[in-house]
Amino acid sequence: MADKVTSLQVAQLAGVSQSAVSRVFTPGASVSKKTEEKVRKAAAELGYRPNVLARAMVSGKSRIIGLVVAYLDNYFYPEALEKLSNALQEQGYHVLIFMASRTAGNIDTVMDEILDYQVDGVILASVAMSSDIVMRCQQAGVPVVLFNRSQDIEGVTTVASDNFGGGRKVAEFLVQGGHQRIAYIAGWQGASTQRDREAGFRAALTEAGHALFAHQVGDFHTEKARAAARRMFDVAPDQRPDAVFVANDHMALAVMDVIRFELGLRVPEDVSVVGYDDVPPAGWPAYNLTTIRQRANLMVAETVAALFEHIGTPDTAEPRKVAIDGPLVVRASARLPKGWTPQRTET
Amino acid sequence: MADKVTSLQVAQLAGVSQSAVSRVFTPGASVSKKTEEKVRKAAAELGYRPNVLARAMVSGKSRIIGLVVAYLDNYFYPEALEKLSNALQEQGYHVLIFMASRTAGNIDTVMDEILDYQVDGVILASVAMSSDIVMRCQQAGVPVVLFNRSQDIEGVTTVASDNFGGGRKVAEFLVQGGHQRIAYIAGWQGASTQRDREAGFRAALTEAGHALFAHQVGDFHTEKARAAARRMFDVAPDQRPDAVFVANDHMALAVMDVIRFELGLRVPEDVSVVGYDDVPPAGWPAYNLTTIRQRANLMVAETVAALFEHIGTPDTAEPRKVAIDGPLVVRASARLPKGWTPQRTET
DNA sequence: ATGAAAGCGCTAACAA
DNA sequence: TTGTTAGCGCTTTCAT
Repeated sequence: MADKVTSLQVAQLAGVSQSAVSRVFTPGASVSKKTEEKVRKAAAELGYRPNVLARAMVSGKSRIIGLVVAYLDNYFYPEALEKLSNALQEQGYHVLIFMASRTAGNIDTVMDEILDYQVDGVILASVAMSSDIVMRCQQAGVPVVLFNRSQDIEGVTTVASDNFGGGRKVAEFLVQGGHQRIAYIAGWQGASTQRDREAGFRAALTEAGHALFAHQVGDFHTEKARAAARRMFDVAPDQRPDAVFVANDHMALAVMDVIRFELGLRVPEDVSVVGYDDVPPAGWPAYNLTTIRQRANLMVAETVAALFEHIGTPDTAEPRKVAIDGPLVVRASARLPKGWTPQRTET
Repeated sequence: MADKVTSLQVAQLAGVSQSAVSRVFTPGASVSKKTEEKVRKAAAELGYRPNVLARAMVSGKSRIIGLVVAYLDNYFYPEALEKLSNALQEQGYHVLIFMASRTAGNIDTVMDEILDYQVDGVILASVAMSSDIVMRCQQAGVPVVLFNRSQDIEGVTTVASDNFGGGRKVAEFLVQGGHQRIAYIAGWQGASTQRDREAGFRAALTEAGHALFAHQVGDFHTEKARAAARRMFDVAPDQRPDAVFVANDHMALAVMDVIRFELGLRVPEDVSVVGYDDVPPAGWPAYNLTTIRQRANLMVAETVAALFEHIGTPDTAEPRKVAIDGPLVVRASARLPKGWTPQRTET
């Protein structure tokens, strides 16, 4: 258990000043070839590595990004988390994780804890947040980006897929597919993703001269989605929708389970199901769920770019609202319009 | 954008010394009721919160735990991560995440980065690690616990399920179920989980007078598991196993897909499939996978307890090997022995 | 119980 | 290019 090696020890071994050591490990500093060599040699010998915390204290930059995430059982998030973390790591930043799930109400506590770590930025991934959480960051001077959430709040950068457009696409697809009784199972009403998806869906339905045949709320929650599906489909055949758009895949898979295994209906012969996200299980042959893909790679890239922009130029960087277009991935869970063919799943 | 509030500012407003402020925010310190009140009032007014980084510098305790994780597409890990993070948060610790996946070879780099943050402890979650990674931590004086990995290395605490016992259970269940041609699809050979599961499985098979009928390697990887399944099952009926134990659910689900949807065989009528982990999709009715449950809650609790033990008493705490027993969750993907009935999935 | 003072390990002026 | 110096915000003796 070797003790911590400090820059001073390296300096002494190398026969230079402590600041010389610091400079060697500071990217844009001026050191002579000779000094650098001596220092690196001594550092290697001692196994020295700069203390990030000490560096953070004096420089004011911790190179830590706080990531607040709520649900890891919606499989869109593990994927996003992995990509976010990787992208940040590549830039020399690291992710301090805060689970807001169990913490339930005290998301405020979580924010305090985040800020205590002097994080350089915060990513709020689909957390139910009152705008004051964002304000807390802002008045603490910490850049924030909302991931997979949009428009809730002014003056903050958000990155999401084009939920309104996605909703539209689903409606158009279902209408073209010849469905007559089109229904919707909603996510949690407080989520902008939910609201936008529903709004786009309804708008396109109306434009096509269709009314929404049925509507239930699943709150982005598996069990609630099951219950919603039962209320919607465990009815007389002529009251039953022939197509349903479910606000995300996490719920859509559960809805398919109820439709097929509890109620014994066929998908898509009796009812077409379309989801949103394109999580990995949606592509599994046991589901083959037609869905709107959220392009996680792009969303992550935009999020990281925006965050660094705000970190780099805290005052000039304008908040922006990024909406990334996502394709409809046509699989077998919904009846196809004439001339359409199901796609292969690529990444 | 309010500037950072320091303890000094609070002290001045409260009319006390800076150390007094520090004491108020230090759990076991001695402060008079009166002083505490004044300080808390001033702190609240200014919105003061102690700087965790500064505290870490002087105290030597960062209250950060480094968590190295490789795969988030094996859905056992998001669950574990969430629970780990929550358990740590409850103790006032936080998780700095390091994805070892993309980083491929340079897991060593990752370790350096972790240690740079002066983490109080490290949890290695199922990472392919040469023992020198553990040694790196140990010689840096940082406690380590291996999560979901066992026995690889001496002198380090590991927490895993009883993989050997789990493998046994599966073999016994399959034998009792009357299967005659029992096969195994292995995970990555470097993983102790894989080796133990296979060893237990083979041991019980041998004891029951059975030989392993077929063996393929899937490396814990979806695509490789698919290929393994094809090699194993796309053969003449009399060459085909009537049961297969797959080293984890992540692969088992893919194997079921191949068996049912590519090859058109029935599960369990033509072939029984058993997995390991009991990830959420294993319980979905589209799969109903019989599997060994890894008790994530217990594993997490043991991991956190062991870690804190090592953090608290770095020298006296003995490394231990924890193996947590996991039940066989009997669902419908494997033929039942006489008198057995499938279970409901509970958590 | 409280204040003064000494650092934790480092970066960033400032001289030289 | 280099060394000297002054902190970053805090905890922790040590007196009082």
